[in-house]
Amino acid sequence: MSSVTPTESKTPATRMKSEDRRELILTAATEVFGEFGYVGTTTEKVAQAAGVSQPYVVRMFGTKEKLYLEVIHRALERLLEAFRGALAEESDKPLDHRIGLAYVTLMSDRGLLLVLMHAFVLGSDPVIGEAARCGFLEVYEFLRTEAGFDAGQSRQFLANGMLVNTMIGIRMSDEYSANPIARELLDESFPEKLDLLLELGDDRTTAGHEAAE
Amino acid sequence: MSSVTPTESKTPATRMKSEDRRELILTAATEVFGEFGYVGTTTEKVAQAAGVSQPYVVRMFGTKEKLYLEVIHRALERLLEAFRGALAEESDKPLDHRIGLAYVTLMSDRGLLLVLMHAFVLGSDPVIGEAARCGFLEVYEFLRTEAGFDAGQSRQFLANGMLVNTMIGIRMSDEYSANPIARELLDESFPEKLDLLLELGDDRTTAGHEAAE
DNA sequence: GTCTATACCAAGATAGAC
DNA sequence: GTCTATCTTGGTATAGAC
Repeated sequence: MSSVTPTESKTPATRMKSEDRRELILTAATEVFGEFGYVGTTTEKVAQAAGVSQPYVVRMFGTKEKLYLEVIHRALERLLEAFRGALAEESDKPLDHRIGLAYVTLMSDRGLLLVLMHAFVLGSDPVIGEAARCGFLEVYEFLRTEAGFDAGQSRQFLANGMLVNTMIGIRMSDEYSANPIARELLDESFPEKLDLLLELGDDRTTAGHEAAE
Repeated sequence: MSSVTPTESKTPATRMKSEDRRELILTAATEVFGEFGYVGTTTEKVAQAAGVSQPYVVRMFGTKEKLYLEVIHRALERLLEAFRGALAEESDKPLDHRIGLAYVTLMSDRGLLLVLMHAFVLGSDPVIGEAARCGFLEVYEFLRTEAGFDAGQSRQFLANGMLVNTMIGIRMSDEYSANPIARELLDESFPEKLDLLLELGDDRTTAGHEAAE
């Protein structure tokens, strides 16, 4: 099964509080948007992943775009939350190492890192691009101000993050076992937590994409 | 006008050799795909940018997907070509610096870097993802083998590249003049050739994206 | 080699029932 | 709160004329 697993049949979803349902859909949407990108995601896919009907998704968030914005906002919130956690943490490890680890650990929150990455390449979109720039700068500011990194360190940190995102997005881990070159690159790119990446890949397939004939 | 500038009116394009027209369309497609991504690009947009009719684009390349694959392939070719140029170049600068500069210089080839970046996040697509992984690994192999970098240097180089791609994709340069934080990040991210990025941004707009009402 | 016309399908959004 | 049915748009691809 893909990371985007429809919650089974069409039987009406059991009635639940709007807030809970909302959270459920946002989680599902994060995964789906992370896999297919903004344009490549249909509200139908999100609905299936969340186990509700397509119109309900639209109804609840207004438009696909608004849904995406909420997803991005939420992802960013969690990202910074994780960073602040690493900052507060008692440890003898250097700070950049701790925050880096926190970042990589976010891989287990399916789609979270990827959904941001997708937003980052949509800079020319008037509304999504704007949100992406703001979000990115927010992270940069965190590194400079709260974490106390200098400009060079911050840049370096972000560069590593973008590489990590790319390795996840491109699903390089699929090549890990068969391709020694890929393995070397992966080993080099994930100081720790490579296991996390490899596990994640296990139940991913190409489901949801049109099958190549 | 956007980077994707329609070549004026609908008057039948002057008859030209298939090969030349092909190249023309590939150039246009690189720009458009770079801006909107694979799914976000319509064959119609490509056609307009190239100054031909939409069915002609499809006719010439078979499907949108095949066109995209050709675009990626071509972009990768040019990338490696540029790297090999830097490799051969006589200079007292260190090699990594030269190749890095060659990379950043590719920004002026509109869409080239971005079209690759878009492919990198589409890893779960059976055919595009496959091409993306291959391409990425090809670059890595170049660094390790031809350029003679070790694994760490190569990783570092790629990380920097992904940050550069992200800065371009997110159109961070739009913030350069107004936002000091963005300026600092940009100054830090582009050792040289920042001017190139800033120039590029000048004639970009959000044209082509649905206007926010 | 290039276009016009069009078939066909997918997807977002709306209306209204339960 | 959640669904079914449906309208509408827009996008790929095909047919066939010039």
